[in-house]
Amino acid sequence: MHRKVTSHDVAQAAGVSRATVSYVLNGRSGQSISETTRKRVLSAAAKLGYSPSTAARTLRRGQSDLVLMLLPPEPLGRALATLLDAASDQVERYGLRLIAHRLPASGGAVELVRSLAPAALILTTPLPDEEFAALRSLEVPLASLQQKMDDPLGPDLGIGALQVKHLTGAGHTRLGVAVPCSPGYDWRAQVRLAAIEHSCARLGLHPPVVERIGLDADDAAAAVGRWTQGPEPVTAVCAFDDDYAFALLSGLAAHGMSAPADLAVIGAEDLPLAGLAVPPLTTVSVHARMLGVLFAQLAIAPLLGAEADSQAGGAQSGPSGSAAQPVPPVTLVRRASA
Amino acid sequence: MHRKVTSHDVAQAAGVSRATVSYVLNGRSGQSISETTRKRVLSAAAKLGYSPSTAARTLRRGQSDLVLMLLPPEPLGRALATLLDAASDQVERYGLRLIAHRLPASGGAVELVRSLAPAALILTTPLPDEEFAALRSLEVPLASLQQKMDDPLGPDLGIGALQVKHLTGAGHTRLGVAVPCSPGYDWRAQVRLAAIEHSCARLGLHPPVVERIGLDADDAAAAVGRWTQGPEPVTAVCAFDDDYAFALLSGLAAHGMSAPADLAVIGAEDLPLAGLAVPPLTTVSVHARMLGVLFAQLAIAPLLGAEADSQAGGAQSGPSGSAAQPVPPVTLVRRASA
DNA sequence: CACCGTTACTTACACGTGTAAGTGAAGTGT
DNA sequence: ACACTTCACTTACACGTGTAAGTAACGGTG
Repeated sequence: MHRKVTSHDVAQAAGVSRATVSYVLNGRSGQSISETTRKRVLSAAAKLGYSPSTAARTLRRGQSDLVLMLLPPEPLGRALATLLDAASDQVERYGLRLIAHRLPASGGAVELVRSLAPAALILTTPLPDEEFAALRSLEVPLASLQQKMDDPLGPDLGIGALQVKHLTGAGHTRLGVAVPCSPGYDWRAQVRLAAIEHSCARLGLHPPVVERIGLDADDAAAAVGRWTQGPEPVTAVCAFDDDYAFALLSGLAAHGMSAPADLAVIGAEDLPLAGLAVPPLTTVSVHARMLGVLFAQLAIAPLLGAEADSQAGGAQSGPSGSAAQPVPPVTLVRRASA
Repeated sequence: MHRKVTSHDVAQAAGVSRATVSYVLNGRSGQSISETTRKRVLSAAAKLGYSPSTAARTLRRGQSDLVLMLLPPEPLGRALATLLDAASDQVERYGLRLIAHRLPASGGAVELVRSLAPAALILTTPLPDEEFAALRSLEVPLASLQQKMDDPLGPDLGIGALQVKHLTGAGHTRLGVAVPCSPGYDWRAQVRLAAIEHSCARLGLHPPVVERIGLDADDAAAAVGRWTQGPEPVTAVCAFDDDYAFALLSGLAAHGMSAPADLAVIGAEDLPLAGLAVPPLTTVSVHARMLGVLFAQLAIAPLLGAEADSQAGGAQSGPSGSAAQPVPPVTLVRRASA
């Protein structure tokens, strides 16, 4: 079997020089190539099954045609999986390829990016400030979720804010938060919790009562017990996730209680199952598909119109600077549980 | 800012030749390098923040240090997400990097692999036979889920088989199957369905009654109606997924029925929520983490011991040939719904 | 002193590609 | 008939790396 098919082989088969092959296959304008040889080269390439070496091309051009998506060091939830899917679609629409890499906890992100030389970068997880700065200095187009507390666009922050807004709007003043006890989700729990505490503080509420639980009814029931007993009981809970909201509903049932009468429960992610819960789960939906497209767009925009505002470079999460926010990345789904 | 730091820069900074730098950094045995220059090179590299260009290295060595994981053209479910996570861990343990790429429906897999030149390949989705053959001919170490009907190791096939086995073991003879109606999951539904039909045929049962449903109670209720009415009603259903099993439970409730009395329901994937359903969901658990490790191991094994059996090359799903199967990739989780 | 082996490097080439610069040959204008 | 442009290519270099082959110095034998 032919070990490798190079452009040299194609050139030889077509009876032309290697440069001609390159010109034909890259459709370089400004070069004149007769129609007959063009056809000849094209058919030779097809017959040999030639595909150019990414390595060599990257080496030559200093930049690959890959868009690198950096994932948090945890199993992907539905939201991120959908985001990946959508971003993949969008990126391919422009002839680029999206590859995903789970960021190791050790954090060699900069090294990876420098050595892979991707055309653009999509960052779906916050990074330590210094590492983020190092990434930006590589001057790779970047769309990131590096979330600041005053940035209303980070989905994780938006979720927390929306949860609190809905619950307080319904009259609740003592809030609880259920976050996973399993490590791996800790940074995300941290962000979510920070957003919720921020919102509570802004509204002059008491800080939320945090419970760390596993995904089972016993844990949830115990947490429910701690929330609802005591002199000033919690009356509503923000769950980390629809999964955890489900667990809380089970926990309530174990006490003979139910939502929202005894304890309002609001989830996050709007799983397909959310509507099937009893009671149907009020939750915050993440427009993961839209976010994926948006991120991809932001990341590759500088590649398309290099004349536009290449100095703007990396875009922070969302069309920063544009006053009118067209579509929010998260929305409330009002059902029955809160 | 330094646009690129090459080994040439490091060499210059350390006052040695570029080759020496390469020898030092790659720890090439058989070359003698004095301790003093070694230190000097190392510190120079660290000071300049040098990291070698993957492109150049790949070009030179003819093979990159990336392990490519090809994903099906659909949003990742929990099982695949976990598998990705586990495989990523395992691969990094050997100094390699795992990157994932969603396979486009158009199917340029071969081209991608040839141009990326990955060190190994993990295929989590079946491919058309011709494309699979083309992939194998590239002689890249490969761990695949290319499932044949007589291969008991493919998780999707194993799930179907186990579902049928459990239900028939409980005395059911008329089986139903619930698969997604949304496209995107169609190939997987196809595989799952094939496994179930195969099992039924082997046991001499009537072919299963297939219903395509969406993830809502109405669809599920309608399907439940069609299954349970008629002269020879279905008494047990294999769901595509725990999600769909949940939907079926809701559909049953809409009829005032419940599992397993009126209709036994068995799921797949063993979501964390499965135990929280009413009744708790009997399901088939996929050991995604273990599969991820196994796949990674299979894929990179030929890279480690090149002397062992490099001719064996691509491994089919599972340690093919080894008689004793140590751990099955799927197991039954017996709860209450079936 | 000639010979050889070891140490500590350096020089030189190859990997496959993109593209600027060069080269004949043919055509066009004056 | 000569310059000058256009066409249709080809030659040559650069990208950054790994590594085989070469080399100079040095120390120890015979």
